[in-house]
Amino acid sequence: MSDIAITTGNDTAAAPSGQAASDDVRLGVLDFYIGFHLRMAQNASFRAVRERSGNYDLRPGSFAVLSIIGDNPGISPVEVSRAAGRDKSTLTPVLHELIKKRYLEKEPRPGDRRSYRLRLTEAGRAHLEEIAIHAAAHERLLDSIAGPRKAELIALLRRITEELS
Amino acid sequence: MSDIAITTGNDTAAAPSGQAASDDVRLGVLDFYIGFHLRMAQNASFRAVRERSGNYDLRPGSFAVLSIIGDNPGISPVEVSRAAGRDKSTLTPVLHELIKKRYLEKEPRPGDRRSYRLRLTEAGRAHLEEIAIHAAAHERLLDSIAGPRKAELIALLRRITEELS
DNA sequence: TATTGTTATACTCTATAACTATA
DNA sequence: TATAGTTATAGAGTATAACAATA
Repeated sequence: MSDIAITTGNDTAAAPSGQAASDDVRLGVLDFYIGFHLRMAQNASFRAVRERSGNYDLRPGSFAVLSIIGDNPGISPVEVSRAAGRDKSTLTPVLHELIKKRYLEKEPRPGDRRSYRLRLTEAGRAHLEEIAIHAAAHERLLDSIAGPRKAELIALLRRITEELS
Repeated sequence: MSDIAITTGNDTAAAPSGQAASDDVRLGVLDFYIGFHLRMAQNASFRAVRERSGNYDLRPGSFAVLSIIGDNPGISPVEVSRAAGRDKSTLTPVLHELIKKRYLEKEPRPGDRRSYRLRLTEAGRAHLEEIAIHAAAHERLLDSIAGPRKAELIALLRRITEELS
């Protein structure tokens, strides 16, 4: 079952999922690929978040950053980048923007002058609570789709993240 | 279980998954978010594919495009875009590059002069078979991570894609 | 009027490499 | 030497809007 025959013709592949993506297009081997469906689901989720929050300031990236900092006061930029699974260089502009907006403040880190400690400001906490409402609404939608299998889905996604890192 | 309390402080959230992302960083509510883990897993998978195929010409996007066209000879660009879950405008450069490389050929579509029919060339089929080997290797890795729950994982991801479209 | 494919433009997310200042 | 943060640069992926040709 995990060893999939690679066929590139259209005469052998079956389309097991009915209307998977379009009307009568055969997805062939892609329909058995976790990687493909992972990308499709993530794209759909991303689009849904953007549509929901066109006006609000909810982007998946900065929501995660604010949330992580809110849960870990005094955390350093590298630690945030590791928790969010991104390179540290990608965090610099995000943090600077959030600091400029007065959502974050930096404090010196005692004992290491290369680094600094991050903390939400009052405005940052209020902002996070506001965008968290929209994030939670999106999440409830995902919850209703996953139903009782949510825990299992998360466990599987977490394993993928861990094993591929 | 699906109704998650939104906390932005660090004194209430628990970290149920041990070393989820980094050493002792609390992920807080994010750790219960399907959307967050979806993004993390997709990023990790994307990275793994790129590392595996640094030399080969395997990109998730064009692999899916070639694969879909291989399974649906004569398909139109819009149909490909719908099957791949992308806007039609994003397909134009991909198709043109694949045509330029002689992996694809276009034929006139009888009865509709706005559109055309896409088909793999012999070289395109050979190329697809080659990159499919690497895609399949990556997929086997994902298979081994999902284990017996692969079918369920794919079903859940497919539902997310469908419901959010 | 609606659809197909194209073009122009732009944004997000991400990465690598090189740099500085510290450790 | 190694690490933290920054900067510069780049690339992949995606989207919207407007357009010409055709339906």
